[in-house]
Amino acid sequence: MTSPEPSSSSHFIRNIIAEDIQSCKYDRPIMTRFPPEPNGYLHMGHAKSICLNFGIAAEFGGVCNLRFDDTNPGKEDIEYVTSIQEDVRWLGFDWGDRLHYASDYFERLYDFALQLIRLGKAYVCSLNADQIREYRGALTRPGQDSPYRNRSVEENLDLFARMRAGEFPDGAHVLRAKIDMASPNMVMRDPTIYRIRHASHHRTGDTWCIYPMYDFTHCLSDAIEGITHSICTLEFENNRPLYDWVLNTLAVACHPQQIEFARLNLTYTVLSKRKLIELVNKRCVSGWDDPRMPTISGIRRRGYPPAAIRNFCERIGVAKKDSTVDMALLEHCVREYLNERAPRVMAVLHPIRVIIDNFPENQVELLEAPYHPDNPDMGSRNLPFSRVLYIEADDFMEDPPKKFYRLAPGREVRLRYAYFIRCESVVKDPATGNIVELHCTYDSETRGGGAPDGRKVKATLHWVSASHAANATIRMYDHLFTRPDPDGDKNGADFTSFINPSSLETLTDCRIEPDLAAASPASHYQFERLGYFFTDPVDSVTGAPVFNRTVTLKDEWTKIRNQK
RNA sequence: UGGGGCGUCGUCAAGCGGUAAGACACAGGAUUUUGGUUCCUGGAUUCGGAGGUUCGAAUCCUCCCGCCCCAGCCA
Repeated sequence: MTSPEPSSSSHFIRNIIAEDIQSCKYDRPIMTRFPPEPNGYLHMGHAKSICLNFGIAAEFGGVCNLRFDDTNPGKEDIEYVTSIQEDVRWLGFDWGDRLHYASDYFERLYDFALQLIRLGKAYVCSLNADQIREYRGALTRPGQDSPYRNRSVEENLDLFARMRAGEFPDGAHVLRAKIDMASPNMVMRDPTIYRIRHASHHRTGDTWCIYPMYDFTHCLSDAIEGITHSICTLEFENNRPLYDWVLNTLAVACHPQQIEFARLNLTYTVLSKRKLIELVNKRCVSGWDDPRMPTISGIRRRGYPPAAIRNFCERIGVAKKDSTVDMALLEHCVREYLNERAPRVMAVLHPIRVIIDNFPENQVELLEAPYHPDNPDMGSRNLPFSRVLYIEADDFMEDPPKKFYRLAPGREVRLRYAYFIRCESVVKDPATGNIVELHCTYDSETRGGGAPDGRKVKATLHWVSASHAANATIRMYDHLFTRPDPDGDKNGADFTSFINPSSLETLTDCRIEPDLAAASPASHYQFERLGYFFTDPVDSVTGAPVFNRTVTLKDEWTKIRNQK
């Protein structure tokens, strides 16, 4: 299933790049990069960045690199580098042979650090972490120079070499850029650029015991790769002067332009690695790929198509204003995509037995039902119709309110692609008072669902033949949180206290039309009148299908019922 | 109280001195064998506020207000 990409609208980053191309600022194609740290799974916020970086490069005839910003061995893991590649690929993007790791540049980065020292622009500082913080001053108070700030180049060179050689324990020294301890920008107060970490790195093993910091690594990695536009999120705006300082001081040939945009926030969920990892660790969800998670692996398992995600990312735009996008827009994009291509089938979630009294016992009729009402090319299947059926419990009311126009005693409705039926009587369990079954009669003249006499009926119900239906497990997913802003509580309540207790309801006694028992994993369906469902790629097996509700259909009736 | 950003419909978001696009959401209505889809229609006299410049301001100037980011040897 491929979908035409939406036409793009203008946003400031697109404008900047268009102007740069217009003015021939570069003598080569533009190059962007998506630079995740492999310390967690990718989520919708990353999807925005991925679509932006890969999308805009492709749009202007350039390329986008995938680069792992793996400079902190303590937090990173190979599991994440694997999942990240899978997720980016699934979203539909290709980095070709441009898969990079900041760790591949460690040797060059070390040389750059040496250069900085020789330039007198970096020094080994032997203050401990607490002391460095004290010396840094505060927002409204300038910092003080480190007593080690004026070590000689020779001493710095010697110390730094010994740091690399492993002569010192963690924390004994750091390498700092010598900039300005009185800068109003905290980032510029002699930032640490190397620290000692006797830790095994997932790629370089024990080769290194000193690791470069983000501010030093990122700009140089960009420069090494020849990035033209280094797009990142707003919180790095304060770091841009440092980005530029490093590249200018080292006089590297390539000096990419850093551009910041606002990160994505979505209602009814959280989008921060820290919070997502907390949900996983506290077992609030089944894992990173729980279909309720806003992770790429979660929405993939939920059944959100990659093209719908791309469309969403285009529609939300790119700007510098902090914003929270309505989850309804994401859901709209998913429905819009699936509406066109998901085959329609019938499934009864909460079955209630219906006996067609005037339908011959043991008789089975095959009724043709198209897979898509607006697209005959999708074909059709034959549905068995017999004397005993199941319909949705919600579709019958013994004492219906005025706006309810489904089945009720004495009322006639249509069974989709089958017959008109009329409810003649209701059988209840004398002990509990619960409805056991409905007795109905059908009109044989209405075969296929049309009435030759032009008689109208107000509702069309989905149904399934009791003896032919298969069983299925269906997972009804809803928003993970009950509040649109789970982490914006005024009283400071933890976001986990707003987890929606009904975010997952597992139905194990659902009846589905016969062919659906053999549904292959990872396929999309629309269960008529209910929503879009996706065969779970992990748990669904032929003969015992498991469906995940991807998203509901828009539902006028629920709206009416809820407002009364 | 320092520095850096940002404030246009309920939510995103165009607009860049010539008289407020679009999308989602919402509300009506039409068509409909999914209360689905599709299709019309409705909505910011106004752009955080107040002044000013101008024939003309969301767009320029001034002041004010609000929100976000920065004091990791995280990214």
